[in-house]
Amino acid sequence: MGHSQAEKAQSRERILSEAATQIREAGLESVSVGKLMKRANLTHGGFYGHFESRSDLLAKALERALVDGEATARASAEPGKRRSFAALVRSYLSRAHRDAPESGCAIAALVSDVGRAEHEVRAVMTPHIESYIELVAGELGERDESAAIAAVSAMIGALALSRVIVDPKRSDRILQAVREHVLAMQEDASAGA
Amino acid sequence: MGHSQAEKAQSRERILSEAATQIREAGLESVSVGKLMKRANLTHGGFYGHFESRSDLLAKALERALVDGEATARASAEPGKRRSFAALVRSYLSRAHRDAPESGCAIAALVSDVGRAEHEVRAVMTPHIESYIELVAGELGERDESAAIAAVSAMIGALALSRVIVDPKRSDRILQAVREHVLAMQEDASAGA
DNA sequence: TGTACATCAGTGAACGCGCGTTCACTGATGTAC
DNA sequence: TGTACATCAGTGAACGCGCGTTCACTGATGTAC
Repeated sequence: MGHSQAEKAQSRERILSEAATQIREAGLESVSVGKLMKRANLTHGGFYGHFESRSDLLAKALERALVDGEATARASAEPGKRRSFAALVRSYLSRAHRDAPESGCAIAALVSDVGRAEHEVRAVMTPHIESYIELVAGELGERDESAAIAAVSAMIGALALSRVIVDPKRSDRILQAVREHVLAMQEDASAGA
Repeated sequence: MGHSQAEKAQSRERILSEAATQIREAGLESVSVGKLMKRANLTHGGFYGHFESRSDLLAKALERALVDGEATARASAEPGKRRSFAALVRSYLSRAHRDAPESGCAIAALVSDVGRAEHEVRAVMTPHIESYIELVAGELGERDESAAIAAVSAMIGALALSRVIVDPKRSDRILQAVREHVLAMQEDASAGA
């Protein structure tokens, strides 16, 4: 067993990224210190050398999940390319994204959970919602923040709802309908106003 | 201590409605058999005379919360009156609703939780989402189900997001923006197509 | 209507279990000389 | 470069606690006669 400083950083990294995956897959409450450490190939006692407490870890894992989800989204939007907004919308509202919450958007995966969490946890997610709105506002015409807020609400709402609906066809339908709606909003924005 | 059959029905009712409130306030996982029974003025042992297991109760409490949330929504929409759709949207996307999840829409309160729950639990919520879409489709023009889906996604998404955002002004802004957006969709529907 | 008894709603002790956290320990790392 | 030692990452036993569930029991209810 190596115990170098570099290895400690790697351990922390493994714990954090395991937790970021886990909370998107099964919720904040699903994380137990023991199981998490096992998944990171460590024993539970070592946990407190990396984090103050379980709830400290949870806040940090949420931040990580949010950043990670954004990175995934931006990657599939093929940045730099034109039509990148359409690509982002299509990938956000895709079956692939719906079926892989553990690597996807942490906002959609955890909105209701975080909505009833303490202030500190909500404060972690808040700026990520705002920057999502800003990103979309940039595409829809910056003067109309309302439209961007509506588009972001619909996208996040649709993805979350599509994970509840049991009939796969109807679940697909939710994604498709909101895809169309949001892409039409962009066309409206480039055409009119 | 009375133990009549009528009182048993009342006990069950108290347990169920306490649980329905509790899950909207603090999530499905927050319900513990002991605390719940205490809140219903009973002791924990009696629980299994009413429900098969904690997870049986959870499914039934979710159904109750969904029905209860719909009743609250319909009540504030002043049914029968004209402009009732506008009233429903305004009350759904109000600060009062945002600040009282325990008596409000169970879909918004629990989407992400239910989205990762087992099939049985998702099957409880699914028809309530569908009937919400139908209700809105009726108002927006029945031929355009896509618009209804987009409106419902945006409303649920906005309410859930507004509970995360820490700055009250920005949280209000989310509600207001989507209120405007959805009401404009209705105007479009009555005017064109 | 009055008595005897079966039913059964609710009680509370007890169970085994997994949890978050603490802590004395081990042994590799990395520094001082 | 080589040795001696302090540091500290990670281990695993132990803690107290709350959990879901079971069960023998109690006593009011409600039925049979």
